[in-house]
Amino acid sequence: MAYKKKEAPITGITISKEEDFSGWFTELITKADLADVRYNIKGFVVYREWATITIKKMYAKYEKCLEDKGHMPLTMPSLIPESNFFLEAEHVKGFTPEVFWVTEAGSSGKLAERLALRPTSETALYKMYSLWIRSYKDLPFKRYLSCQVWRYEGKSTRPFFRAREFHWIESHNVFATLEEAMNQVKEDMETTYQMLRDESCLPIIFFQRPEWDKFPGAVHTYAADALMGSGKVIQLPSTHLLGQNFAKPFDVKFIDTDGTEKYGYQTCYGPAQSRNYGAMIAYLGDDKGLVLPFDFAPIQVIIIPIIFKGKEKIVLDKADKLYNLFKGKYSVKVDDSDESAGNKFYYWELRGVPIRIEIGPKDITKNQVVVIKRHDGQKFFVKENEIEKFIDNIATNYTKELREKSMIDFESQVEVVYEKDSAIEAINNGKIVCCGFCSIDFDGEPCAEVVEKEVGGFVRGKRVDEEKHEFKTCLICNKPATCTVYIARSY
RNA sequence: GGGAGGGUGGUCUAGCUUGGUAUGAUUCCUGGUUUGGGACCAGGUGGUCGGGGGUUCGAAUCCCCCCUCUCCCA
Repeated sequence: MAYKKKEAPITGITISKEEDFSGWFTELITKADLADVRYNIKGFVVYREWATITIKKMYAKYEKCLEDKGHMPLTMPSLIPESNFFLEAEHVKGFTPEVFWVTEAGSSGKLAERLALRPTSETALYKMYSLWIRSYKDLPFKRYLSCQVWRYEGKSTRPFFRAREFHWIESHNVFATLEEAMNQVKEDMETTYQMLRDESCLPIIFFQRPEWDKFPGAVHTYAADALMGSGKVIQLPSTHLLGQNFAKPFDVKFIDTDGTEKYGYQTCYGPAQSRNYGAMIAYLGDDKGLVLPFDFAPIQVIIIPIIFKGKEKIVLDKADKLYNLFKGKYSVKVDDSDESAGNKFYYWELRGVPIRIEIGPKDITKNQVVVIKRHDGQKFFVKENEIEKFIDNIATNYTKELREKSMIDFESQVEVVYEKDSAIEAINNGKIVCCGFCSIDFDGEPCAEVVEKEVGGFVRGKRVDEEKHEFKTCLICNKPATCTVYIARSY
C-alpha cells in the first residue's frame, strides 16, 4: 500500500476467548450486531438482524425435522388463565415463582382472573387436547408450536443463554400407551442429535435428570448437555415423559378399541432456539468473531472486489459475473462499498461468512480468484473455469469439517472416581466426574447438595445411552450405589 | 441468592473529590484523494449527562429512591 496506515480503531474482537470468555462473548454480540442489551427491561433483549436470520434458519430446519416425524404445527395464545395454570400441582409449584402475571387491562382496571404470560404451554394446550382427542383413532397426537415464553429467572441473565423472554419450539404429544410415549422420548433425543450435533456442530450427550432436577410434573426428564470444553456443560433441549400426570387433571382421554375410556400418555419436548443459538456461537466462535455452519450463515459467500483507480470496471464486472454464477444457489453478496479491502475482510470475518472470494486486477491477469474459508482460514488460488466446482465443494463439506473439528471425545473429558477428594480434584482440573451414587430418586438429594457445595459441580444424572461402570458405593454417603452418575460444572 | 464496578452525542471517554449548562476521539453525513489485511484531507450533523425526587440562586457534579448493564462467587 502506498500509505502507511495510522492506528485505526479496532472494530473487531479484541478480547481473547480463551483468556476471558465472558468478555469475549459480550464483545462478540455487540460488535457483530447480534443482540442489543440497551432495551430497558432486565432480561429482555433485542435480537439484531444477523442473529435473527440465523435463528430463523435454525427454526426452519427444526420445524421441518419435526414435521417429517409426524408433528403438526399450531399456534397458541400467549396468555393462560390462572385456573388452567393451577390444575397440576407439581407444575404450579415449579413454575409459579417464575411467572409474569397480567392483572390489569385497559382503562377498566383489574381483571376478574389474572392471566399468566406462558412460561411453557402445557396448561394452555392440554385443556384444548381434552376437547380435540376423542378416540384411539386420534392417536398418536403430535403437535408443536414455535413461540416465545416468559420466565422471571434469577438475576444473572445473559443474551441468548438465559433471558426472561426466550424463543423456543415446544412439542406436545399424546399416545395410547406408556411404551409409545417412551418411544417418542427416544425420537426427541434422536432429533436433538440431528439438529444440534449434526447441524449446529455441538457435542452433546443425554442424561436422565435426577428426580429433584426434572421438569415440574414430569415422570422423567431427559436433557442434552453440551460439552463446552474444559469440563463445563450447558443444558440444551430436554424431553419429558409426562405419563398420565397431566392427562388426569386436564382430562385428556380417549375411547380405546375395547370401548373403554382411558387417559392418554403424554410427552413434551422443548428445544430453546435462542439458547441453542447462544451455545452454537459461543462454542464455534473464535478470536476473529463468529463461525457458523454453512446452512445457518445469513450470507454464505462474500465477494470482495479489490478496486484500484482506473481498473474499477473490469474488477466490478468480474465480481458481478461471480455473483450471478452463485446467486441462485447460495446467499451471496458483493461488497462494493468504499471501505478499504482490509476493513471488509475483518467485517465479514467478524460476522462468520463461511466463504470469501477476493477478486483484484492481479487475479484477472492470471485468470484466477482468491478463495478463503472462514473456519480454518485456508486460502486458495482458483482458476476461473474451476471456480463453480470449487465453491460447491467447499459449501458441501464446510459444516462437516466444522463438526469434525468441534466434536469432543466425551470419554476423554471424563474421570472415573471413587472418593470425594478425587472428585474435587477432577472437577478443579476441568474434568467431568463419573462415579457411583446412592440414588437419583429424592432420597439421593441430600448427597447431591453435598456434591454442589463441596465438590463444586452438579449431578447431571444418569447417562442415557449406556451405563458402563460398576460402582459399589455412593461417592458421598457410602451407602450401596444404585446407579452411575456424572458430575460437572455448568453454565 | 451474595458481592463488586459501571451508565455523559451511535460508540468510547474527560469533567464529579472542591456545584456555575459538557472535553476529546471515533462513528455518521458532504466533497476530494484512496483501496491485495484495520488509509488520508477539509467541512458538517449529533447530548432531556439512565429516570424520578430533594438540597441550592444554580446540579453531570452533593443527598435519597428506582431502572439498567457488566463482572465475580453460590
